[in-house]
Amino acid sequence: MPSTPSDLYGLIDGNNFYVSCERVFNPRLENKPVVVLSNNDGCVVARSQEAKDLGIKMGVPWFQVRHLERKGLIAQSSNYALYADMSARMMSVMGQYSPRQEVYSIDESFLLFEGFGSWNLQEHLHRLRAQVRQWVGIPVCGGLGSTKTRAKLANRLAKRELEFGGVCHLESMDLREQARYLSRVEAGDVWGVGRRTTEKLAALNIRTALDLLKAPPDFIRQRFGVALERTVRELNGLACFGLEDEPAPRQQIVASRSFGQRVTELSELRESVLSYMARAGEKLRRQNSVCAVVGVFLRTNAFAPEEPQYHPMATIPLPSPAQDSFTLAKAAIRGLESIYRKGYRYQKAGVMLMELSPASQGQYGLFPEENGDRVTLSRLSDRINDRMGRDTLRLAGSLETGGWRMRRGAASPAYTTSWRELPLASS
DNA sequence: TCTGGGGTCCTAGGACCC
DNA sequence: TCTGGGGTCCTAGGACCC
Repeated sequence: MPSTPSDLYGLIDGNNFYVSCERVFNPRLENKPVVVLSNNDGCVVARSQEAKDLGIKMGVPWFQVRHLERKGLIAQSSNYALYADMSARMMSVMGQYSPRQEVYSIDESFLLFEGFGSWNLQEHLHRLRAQVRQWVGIPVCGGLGSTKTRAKLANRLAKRELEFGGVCHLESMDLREQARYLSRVEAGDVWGVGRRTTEKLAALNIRTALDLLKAPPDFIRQRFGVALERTVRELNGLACFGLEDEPAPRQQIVASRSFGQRVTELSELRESVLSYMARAGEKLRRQNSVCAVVGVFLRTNAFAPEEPQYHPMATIPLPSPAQDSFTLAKAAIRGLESIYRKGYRYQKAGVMLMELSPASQGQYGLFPEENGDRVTLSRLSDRINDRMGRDTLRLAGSLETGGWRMRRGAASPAYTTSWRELPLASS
């Protein structure tokens, strides 16, 4: 539900989150240009301020900036087990600062401040900031605004303009002051305005957040659609997006990876598909859904246009919605075998679980007791893997023999989630 | 040589129906 | 030959988010 006018949204997020997580356990990374790389050490997905200052852009392929190692650039492979755990700690501290929290992504939360009246929210967020820093070790910034879009904007200002000291309250400024700051933010930096829209807006001479705020909503709707119209209204203080405290279950679950090296053999593709399906099945059971359609896809390397290209997808409807890894894996393998062609160098494979519905509404098949055993076994396996570590139990066919596993050249240990990898303190 | 992964929503167009 | 109008559903593609 949209909030009443006096309600305020806060948006708090971690600065250079993945890099900050690495720095908590490896202080030698402080004050140095550091980047965190995507799977297979493919692209830059996080940058320290020093790395940004070197001109490294978000998302660039690592091989294009790798030469900067000579200038002191340090690269870490991504360590999602660590980031997810640090995120949970950070979110739980943030959640203590408002009764209403929406965890929006791995590194940011919206907080809704309803009925806080004359409470000094700016001070409030400064305290939050200090506490997250002290308890979790992650630097964060906060923005306050009358809508989510304005809170996002305020957060961006808090990051960029040093005079805010890490917290920016947009509604505490008079209109003239707001306009001054909004005219310094590019339209493309507004939440909901992507690359394509930025180009189209520029052609209409709408270049800054202030220009966009002043654009007539009807005109924007007609030229760009309802999504951008909402953004414009939100910029003007009309809340179009409410707080979503209760995350809706996913409508679709995807598990896919690029391979560490190109794959040509069906046997290796089978291993990879089984291992991705194990991941997808865990997610499905965690949200207690069942799946009616399984998808499998393959992809050759689109960056090598001289090679023959092939990117097929198979969708396999299940006889009745299922939740257990055995049924899902069988369908996926059948799909894989139907689309596999010899003679291609595959770069990536993936599975999709589609047409999900709550397990409680699931329809039972012809052999419910057999089905029930499989579900029980899958859930048991989830619990064991949860306790003993991922892949302690897995489907036999997913044992790896090939080189499809991803590369992670410089990964940090799972400091907080594995007893074997706890950091040691020496005096 | 080397280029991530996982989501959502909106829209346009076609098939189909009455 | 001439050939309405409106609704639904599905799909593919585009755009956006992190």
